[in-house]
Amino acid sequence: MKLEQISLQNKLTGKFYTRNVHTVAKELLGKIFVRNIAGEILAGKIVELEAYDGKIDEAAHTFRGKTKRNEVMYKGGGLLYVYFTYGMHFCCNVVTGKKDEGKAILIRALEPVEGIITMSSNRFDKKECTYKELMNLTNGPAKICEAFGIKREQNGVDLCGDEIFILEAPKIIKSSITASTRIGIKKSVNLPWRYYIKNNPFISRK
DNA sequence: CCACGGATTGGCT
DNA sequence: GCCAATCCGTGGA
Repeated sequence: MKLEQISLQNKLTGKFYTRNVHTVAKELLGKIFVRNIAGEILAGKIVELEAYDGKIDEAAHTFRGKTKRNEVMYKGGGLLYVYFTYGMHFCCNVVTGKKDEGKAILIRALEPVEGIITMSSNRFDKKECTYKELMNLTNGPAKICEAFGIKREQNGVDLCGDEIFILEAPKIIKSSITASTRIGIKKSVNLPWRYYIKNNPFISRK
C-alpha cells in the first residue's frame, strides 16, 4: 500500500471519536491504524483493545482526576494518548468522548498490514523475521509502540492529521467480537471491557 | 506447556 | 517509597 493509495481511503474523522468509548472501541476493531513517517507507511489492522471509562473506572488513569500525565485524555475524542510504564515501555490509546470526560481506548494488538520490514527492524533489529517473530510483532500494547516507533513525542497527536490516523473499514459484526476482562490491571478487574476479534491469531492472548 | 521474576523510569501517595 | 494498562527469559513439569 502506497501513500497515494492510503490517502484515497477514508480517514476516520472527529465525529467518530467523540462518541461513547465502548461504541467506538467495538467499531475500531478491523480498522487500519496507520503511521506515516515522512512518506513511509506503517499500518496494522486493529484486532484487540480495551476501553477505559474515566471517573467511573478505577483502572483508568483519569479515575483520580487530571494530572500532567493524563491531561491529553481530557482534551476530547480524536487524540493519541501515549504513556510510559514499567520504566521502559510506551503504550498508545485513542482518546474518545467529549472534552473533560477523560476516556480512552488502549490499542492492544494489531495484525501487521504494511511496513513489516521496518516494524521488524524496530522490534528485533533485523529486516528478516521468522514466522514466530512475525506473529509476535504487534500482539501487545508496548510491542505496537516499539514496532511503530511511537514514544512520548507522539503523545497528544491529532488522529485527524497526517502523521498518525485510522482508516475506515467494514464494521466487524457483533457475533465476531469477544468481550472479556482487561489484562494487567489490579483494580476493576471484573469489568468486561477488553474487546477483540474472535479467532484472530494476532491477539495478545485468549 | 506454565509460572515466576527481573528490568528500570517516573508518577503519584 | 511504592508500584505500574509490559515483555522476555528462565526453569521446572
